[in-house]
Amino acid sequence: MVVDQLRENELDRLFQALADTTRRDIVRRVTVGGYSVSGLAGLYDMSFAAVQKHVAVLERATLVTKERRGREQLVRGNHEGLQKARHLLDEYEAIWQGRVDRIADILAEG
Amino acid sequence: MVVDQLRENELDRLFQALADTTRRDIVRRVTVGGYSVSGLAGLYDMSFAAVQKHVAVLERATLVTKERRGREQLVRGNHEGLQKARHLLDEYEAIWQGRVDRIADILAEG
DNA sequence: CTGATCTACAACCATTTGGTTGTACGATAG
DNA sequence: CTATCGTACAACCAAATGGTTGTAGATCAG
Repeated sequence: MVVDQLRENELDRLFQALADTTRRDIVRRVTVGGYSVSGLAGLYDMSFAAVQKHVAVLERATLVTKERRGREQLVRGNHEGLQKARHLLDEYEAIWQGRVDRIADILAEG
Repeated sequence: MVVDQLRENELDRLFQALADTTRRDIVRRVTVGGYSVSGLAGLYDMSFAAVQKHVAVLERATLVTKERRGREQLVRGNHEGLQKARHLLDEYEAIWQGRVDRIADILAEG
């Protein structure tokens, strides 16, 4: 149960990170190809610092990774984070379908 | 593009609603079987009003529906809301897989 | 070396969130 | 009818969010 708490906090961060239009857009873009933080900042009608914060939120949620590239910071999508969120929704779907055995499978995969 | 804004706000509400451990727990429970609001309130270490607010957030996000049942209010899971969230993550997964044609399919389903 | 660029981060602000208590009201049990 | 139960909602509060400006440190181009 103590371990679960960590997972719950992780899910809190994941879904919260996805609960913002700008951040979802960033996730889409950096999944297709890498962007520097300033490259991303140029796309939105807000300050560099604001975009920087959004990237930080996504990074904490493991939806994105940053990698130093000279004086730039390359932002790329992180598949693992997305999968965790998908996993939860799959679990809910299984519950909805009443497939208790399928739930057990999913939890075993976890 | 104007229409998209509505969809984005809807997704904001959906993911934000999922970004709370208590609310995710409520979703699980009411998907398996119906609960009254006070029935739910009994499960958590917080006030009735707090649980009532959580249910309201879930209802606004279309993850849950309420139905008057005498003097109680029956809360039940709403499959449609979950599917919308799943749909987005499927789209992201498709992007990640680089399956542009699959993305087109998913957007067409939308 | 110098200047421009990219990033980091602090401080601040308005709004939202997640919780509380308290009040009021409709429906039901006795 | 009356008391109780389930709900709704307002008012309040602390903390988090999403934005801003400003300052400062690296790194690169010339």
